[in-house]
Amino acid sequence: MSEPKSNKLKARLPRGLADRGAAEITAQRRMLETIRQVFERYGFEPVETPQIEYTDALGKFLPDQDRPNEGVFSFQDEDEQWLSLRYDLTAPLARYVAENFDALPKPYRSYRAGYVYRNEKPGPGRFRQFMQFDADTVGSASMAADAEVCMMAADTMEALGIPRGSYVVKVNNRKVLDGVMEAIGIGGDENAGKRLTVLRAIDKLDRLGTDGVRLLLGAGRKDESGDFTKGAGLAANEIDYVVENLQGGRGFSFNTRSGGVEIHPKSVPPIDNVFSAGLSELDAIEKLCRAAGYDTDRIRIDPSVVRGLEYYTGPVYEIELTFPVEGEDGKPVRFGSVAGGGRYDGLVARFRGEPVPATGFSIGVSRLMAALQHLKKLDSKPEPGPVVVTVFDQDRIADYQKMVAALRQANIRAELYLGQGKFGAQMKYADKRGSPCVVIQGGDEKARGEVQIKDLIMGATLSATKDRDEYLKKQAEAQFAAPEGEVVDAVRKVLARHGVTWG
RNA sequence: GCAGCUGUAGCUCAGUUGGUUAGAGCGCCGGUCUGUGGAACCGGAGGUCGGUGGUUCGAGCCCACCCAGCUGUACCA
Repeated sequence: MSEPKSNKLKARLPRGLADRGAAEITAQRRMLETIRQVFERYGFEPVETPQIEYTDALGKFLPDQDRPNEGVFSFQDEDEQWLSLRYDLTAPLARYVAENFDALPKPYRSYRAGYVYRNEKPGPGRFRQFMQFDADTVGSASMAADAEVCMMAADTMEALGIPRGSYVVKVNNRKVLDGVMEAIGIGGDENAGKRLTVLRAIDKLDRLGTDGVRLLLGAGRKDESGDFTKGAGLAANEIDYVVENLQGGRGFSFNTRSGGVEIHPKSVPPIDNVFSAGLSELDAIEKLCRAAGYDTDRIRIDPSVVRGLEYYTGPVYEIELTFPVEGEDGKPVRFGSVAGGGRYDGLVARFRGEPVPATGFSIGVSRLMAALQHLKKLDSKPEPGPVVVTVFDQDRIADYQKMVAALRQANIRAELYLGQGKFGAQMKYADKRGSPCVVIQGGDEKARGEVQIKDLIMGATLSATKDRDEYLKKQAEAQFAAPEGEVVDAVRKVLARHGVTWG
């Protein structure tokens, strides 16, 4: 039996991946069902695509080299074509729409949930396999599609039990950011790298504050561990311009009370066309949201939202929880956004050569669940366990099995004790399973044509009782005899007593 | 990738200035209770002290390297 320890295989879970037990599966199922109902109400229909796609369909080939991006799990097919585990649900949807374009109604409105995979460093709320729930409208360039996505995101958060004010849908527009960068003279292909650095810096506003962002826009920044990050190298006046635009201060300002974006072109560098196009899109989204009764406590324009550095072409959204999430040590845990999305007018076009406008968003179900777990706001009560029919005499197993069958036929979750344990062990088993009650029939009961029903839920309330006699007396109340033929009714009585239901 | 911190039982940790057979709580298994879980008491199993090498009469403790984890940072459609 005892192998040398060094030869024993160690059971271990790869990092960034998680097992899920009954309670979490139940909780996730509830979340998915809630989200599904909201999305259906908005008119979206389900569609499912596989977890594996050709890497080029995901747009995950590295530009110069003939191999996939490191962030995606990839492998080669027999014909040496690269395949990858999907990285999100948007690119596969674009492939699906392009492949089935003629058959689909346009605009095509669909939703889907599934696991996606990222080969990145895991952290709190960051997994290498996680579930997303997406909804997209393909074939509509209307800002109403974008506004609707924001409203649906807000509705979904509230349906999931996150109260108004505890989340916010933040909206920005890539064209605004592009315009700002063009205005300080870093437009054009030759500055693509610099623009990326600027966008990354802006993306860190919530984490580092304006001072940190200023450093990253300029010479660079050293973090608390002493590591240095090279900055974008902008001049002081350029940094001012970018930062002020983040606050809506110079190029334009936001007046949320008027229900629109007020543009104040007071900047020295002129506002260009891209910039003003972005602003009017923001303005349109805001007006639509306000008209539908969604105010700034739910949907808010925030010029610091960057998101999706590559494929987003216009409006971008991000849903954040607005309260701090604390770890078990009391320190704040940084979770990042729990949902996000935007307009990606170019994604389907890659397959079709004609422009196909599209917009959508994605809920990070796993991350949201992890955040709710940290907040202990997740209803993670496991389903009640089965009624356990205990085994007293091994030679009467057929009798016990018959009782189990009768309970199952009555739609009661039930099982025969299949282990080796003695009676005490069987009780422990039932307790651990969360069984509402057990059925007992020993020789005495059999002789009287009875069974004993022991109510474990009621029994559990007796644990405070210290005195042993008192304890035994109360224990007797939680256990009662019933005629052999009325097992089902007797069990039903206990279930009704505690409102136990399954499924 | 870079930096800092941390690795002792399944989990959370203690372990004195280096000194015999490395501890606790929780959990697990068993018993008290030949037919009753959750309480109580008693007992048991479970460790190459992350790994390798070094210093030393002697290393869980000191040194070097390696590995893993955590945090930050970078990267991350």
